[in-house]
Formats: sequence, structure tokens, C-alpha cells
Amino acid sequence: MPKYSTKQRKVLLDYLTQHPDEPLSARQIADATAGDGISLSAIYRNIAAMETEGILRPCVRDGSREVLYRFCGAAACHEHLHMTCSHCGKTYHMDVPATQTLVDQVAEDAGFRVDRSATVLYGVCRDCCAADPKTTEGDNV
Amino acid sequence: MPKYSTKQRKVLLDYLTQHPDEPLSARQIADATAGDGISLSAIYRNIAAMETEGILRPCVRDGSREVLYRFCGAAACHEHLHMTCSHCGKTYHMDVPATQTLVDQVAEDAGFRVDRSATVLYGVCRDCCAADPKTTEGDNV
DNA sequence: CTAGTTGCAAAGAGTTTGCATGGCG
DNA sequence: CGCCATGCAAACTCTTTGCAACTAG
Repeated sequence: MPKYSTKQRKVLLDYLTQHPDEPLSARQIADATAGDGISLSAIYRNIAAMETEGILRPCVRDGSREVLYRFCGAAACHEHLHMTCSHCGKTYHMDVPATQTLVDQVAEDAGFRVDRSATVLYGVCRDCCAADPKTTEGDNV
Repeated sequence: MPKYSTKQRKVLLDYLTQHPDEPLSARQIADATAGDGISLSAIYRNIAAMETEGILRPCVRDGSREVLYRFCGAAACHEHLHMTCSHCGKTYHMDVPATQTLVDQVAEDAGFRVDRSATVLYGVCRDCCAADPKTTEGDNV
């Protein structure tokens, strides 16, 4: 919940908006916005703020010790589930009806209220399945 | 894929087996097994090995910059989905049939092969819902 | 003008690694 | 007995923080 709208925050939001479907690290963002005069600390501080605001979510790390974030600024993102391909890293937005069924059923059977915007399914996406059938085995990525 | 079965690894596996339902950090494990003579480095190295073996999975961090791990040594864990309560941190194993429906449907509609053992649903569990109704609002945990 | 933000650089924390020692098989 | 795993401590990397300068409102 920032009080001022700074140039840095705008650039940042802009970049995130344009890359909603890939998990990003602070350094990646820094590199990508290198020409726009944003210091690393400003990035970290804005990331922290956005995390609090709920428009940025941490993801599981990918082997390095960097924390990756995924942008979910769109209000719609709080209404459907997401899935991230563990092969190409892309995030997809699931409007599949089964999603809602699952959420409802889990609530009913287990009393567990699923937080859609915090939940991400991991697996292998259509493109990667096609490109590399071996990956299709799933489960032990 | 360790070649030798050391005392340290046994203690570690033992501890993990007894705490399958909570995300653990290297330090937590170190503290818990303090009396058993395992060095922090041995823990980190074993964690790395187990991650490779696929019996330990990284989870999203909880605010600190520690990486948390969740044990999924049981073969059964590769066949059902999991859900972690963002309130109490406990992990539940979901044998709800809707789970399978979801996985199948997503595969069919989006061509996305869900990796059950890597996927975790986040939300608020029954107990926490009951204990603290406010949390029930969900979605912006 | 006032208070939130930024930059820089130094501090902090968690994790990784080199090397000699110890232990499994 | 040979090789892998451990311990310790130093090295690293990512992230956080203090403080003075800057700037949005």
C-alpha cells in the first residue's frame, strides 16, 4: 500500500504486467529494467510491498536460492486456479470448470477452503508434452 | 542416491518420517535433531540428495528467506494431491475423488499433465476455519 | 513543506563448498 | 582398504537495512 506513485514503481508494475506468466526473481527484474534507473533495493522494497498488497506471490524456487515471484494483479486471477509448467516455467490461467468443482468439493469433503490465488498446480503443459514426450511421465519432475 | 547408509541419514529420514505433514527448514531439522550429532552441512547435503531422489520437495517460503521442505517419501504421496493450511502450516493428504477428476479434466481440456506430488493446494483447513472464522474469507491470505 | 521513496553501501542470513578426517561396505 | 559422507569454517549469494538525498503530493 504505497502512498506515492513513483517512477520506479510504475516501471516495475509495467514490466510485471507484461510478464504475468513467468515466475521472476528480483535479479531478473533488475536486469530487465536495467535501463530504467531502478536500484536493486527499490525492487526488493517494491516486491515486498506488492507481496503485502497481494498482487505478487512467491513461488517455489527452481534450484537457485533466489525467490521467484508470480504477478497476479488482475482481479480475475483470484477467481481461477493457475498451473505452472515445471518444464518451461510458463504459468497458465485455468478457466476449466473442473477447477470450481474441485474447490467446492474439497471444501465440502475436507472443510478446506482453497485460496485460488495462492494455489498453483505443477506439471507439464501441452507444448512441453508435445515437444518432449518423455517428460510426459510426470510425477517425478 | 546415496551410496552409504550413514547414521546421520538414518536420523534424518527418521525425523522426516515422523513429521510428514509440516514444512520444515534446514534449521528446524537441525534444532530438532540437535542431540543426534548431525552437522548443518550434512543436513543440507542430505536434503539436496533427497530432493534429487524426489522424496523431499521445496515449498514456498513463509516470510523468512529459509527454504521449507515437505517430505513425501511414501509412494502413496505421488497419487493424491496435497493441501497446506496457510494458517497452521499443516499439510493434508487428499483422497477426495474430485482430485482425480480435476487432474483428468485439466489433462483433457488443457493438455496439462498435473504432477500430483509437486502440487499443493493452499488455503485454510477445517480446524483453522473453525478456530478463526475471519480467516474463512480466504483468497487474500 | 512534509513524509514516503530511492540509492548506495554495508550488514545479515541462509546455503554452499574445500579439505582433512572418519566410517560404511 | 577404498571411497563416500561428515564436520568445520570460510566463502558465497541473495536479501535486508541505515542513512542521507530526492521527490511526489
